[in-house]
Amino acid sequence: MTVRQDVHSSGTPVLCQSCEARHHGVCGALDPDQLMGLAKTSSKHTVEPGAELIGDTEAVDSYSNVLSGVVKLTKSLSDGRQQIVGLQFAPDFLGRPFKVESAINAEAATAVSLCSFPKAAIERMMKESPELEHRLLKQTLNELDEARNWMVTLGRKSASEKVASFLLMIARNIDPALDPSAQSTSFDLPLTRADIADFLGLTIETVSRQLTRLRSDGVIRIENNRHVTVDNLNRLQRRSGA
Amino acid sequence: MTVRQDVHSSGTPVLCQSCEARHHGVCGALDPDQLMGLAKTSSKHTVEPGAELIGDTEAVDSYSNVLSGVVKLTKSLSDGRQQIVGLQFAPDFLGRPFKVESAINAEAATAVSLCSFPKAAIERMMKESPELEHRLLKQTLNELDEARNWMVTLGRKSASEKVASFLLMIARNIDPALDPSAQSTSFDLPLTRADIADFLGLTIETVSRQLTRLRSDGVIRIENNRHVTVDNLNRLQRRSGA
DNA sequence: CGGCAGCCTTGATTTCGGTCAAAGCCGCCC
DNA sequence: GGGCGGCTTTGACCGAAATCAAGGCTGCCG
Repeated sequence: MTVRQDVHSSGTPVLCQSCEARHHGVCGALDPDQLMGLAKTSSKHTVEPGAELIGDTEAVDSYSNVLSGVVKLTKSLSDGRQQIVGLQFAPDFLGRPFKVESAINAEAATAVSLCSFPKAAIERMMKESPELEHRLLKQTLNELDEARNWMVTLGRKSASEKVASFLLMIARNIDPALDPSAQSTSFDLPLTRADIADFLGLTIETVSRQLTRLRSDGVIRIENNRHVTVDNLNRLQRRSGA
Repeated sequence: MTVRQDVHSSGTPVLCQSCEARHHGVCGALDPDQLMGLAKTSSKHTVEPGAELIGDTEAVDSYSNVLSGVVKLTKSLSDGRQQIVGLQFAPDFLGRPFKVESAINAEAATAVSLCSFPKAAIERMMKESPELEHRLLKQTLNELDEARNWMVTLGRKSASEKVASFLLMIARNIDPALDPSAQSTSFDLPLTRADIADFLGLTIETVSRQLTRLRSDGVIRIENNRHVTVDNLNRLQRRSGA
C-alpha cells in the first residue's frame, strides 16, 4: 500500500540540532550551517491524544517532523460528516508548503512527539536548498500515492475488505521495520472505532461487527480493545481485496 | 474543490519550442537554452479516446503536458473492480518522477493532445533547475489536495451528492476560465456513464438514475447524453453536500 | 433501409451497511 | 465499593444502492 521506505531513503538519520534526537525528514536535507540557524527557533514537544495540530480556525505558522505517534488528517462536510484523509506516522513531515488552501485538520490520534520549525525559516531555506525541496517533493508524491490507493479502498471495497485493508496498513506503518515477508505481527491500534469508521467511510457499528467477525474467524485476536495480534498475515491479506 | 489557478500562476504561458504551442507546465520553468535542448527530443501528438498512456504493462519513458482533452488515472483490484483516482486536464503534467511504484494506469478519456518529453531529459534538467522541481512540487501538492477532497466524496457522500459534486468538478475544470461567481454554465461530459461510476464508486445504473433525477428536478439539462447545461449552479451546489 | 453494437435508461428485487436501541465493559473518581 | 461516562458490542429493522433483467436510442455499416 505504501512505499514509505523510499521517502527518506537518501541518507541516514541525522542528529537534529534542535530537538537533539536522531531523525529523518527536514533536518537530513540541511547542511550544518542551516541546521544551526534553524536550531535557534525550533523545538521538540509532545502533545496528548486529541490535540489539534492544524485547524481551519487558527493559522499555522510552523512545520513539524513527526517523531513518534500518529497524526490523523481530517476533512469535514458542513453538516458534520467527517472523513480521515490521511495518517502521518514518524518520520513524516507535517505542514502545508506554499499555503495550499485546503481546509484540512490535523489532530493527534495518539500521544505524539514533534520537532517543529517556524514556517518562515523553512521557507527561506527551501529557496536556498534544492535538496530540501526535493525531499518534500518525494514525500508529497508518496502521500499522493497513498491517497490514491486509499481512494480504491473507499470507492470499491466492501466493509470487510476495508477493515482488513486498514489493519494491514496499520501493521505496515506502526512498525516500519516490519519485514515485508513476516508471517505474523502484533500492534496497538492508534485509532478508536469511531476514527476507523471515519477513515473507512463506514459507521462505528459496521467496523465493530467486521472486527468481531475477523476475531471469530480466527484471523485476529484483540486484547483491551486496542492490542491486535495477527498470526497469519496472509489470511488477512486475502480478505483485503488485494 | 480545486485551486487549479494557483498551480501555474507563476509566469505566463510560454511558447514551447518543441510543440510550437503556447502552454504552461514544464516549459515555463526552463530557460531558453534548456528549451532548445529539449526541443530536439520532444514532440506534440494527439491520441484517440481509449488510448492507454501509462500502463503497468509497459514501462513509460516520457513525461507529458496535457494540452487539451481529459486523461483519466485509474487503479484496479485483481478481480477487475476499477476506481478512477484522478482526472488530468490541460495544462496538467503527466508522468511519475522518481519512479514512485504505484501501478497506476492513465488512459485518454477524450481525444487528447500532448506535448511529450523523454524521461531522461526531464530528469537531467530537474537536477539543474530548481524551478522545474518547484513547479512539480506545486502541481503534486495540488493533486494531493484534490485527491483528499475526493476521498471525502467517496467516503461520506450519498449517491446523489456524489453525482452533483462530479458535475460541479467537471464544470470548474473543463472551462478553466469559468468565473467562480458564474450562475450558469454548459459543457460536454468527458466521461461515459461507466467512467463516472468508476470515478464515484457507484454503478452505472445508479449514476444514470441520479442524472435522471437531476434532470426531472430541473437542475440540469442533457442533450445527446453528453452536453450538460446547468442554469443555476447554486442549486447544483446545494445538492453536492458542500 | 435494416440490423447490429454500444451506451444509456428503467423497472423489479435483493442485499449490504446504516440507523435505532439496548446493554456490556472498563477505568476512574468520589 | 459504587456509580458514572466513554467506548464498544450486539440485535432488530430499514433503506439506499447493487444486482438482475429488459428495453430504448443512436450511429454505423452493409
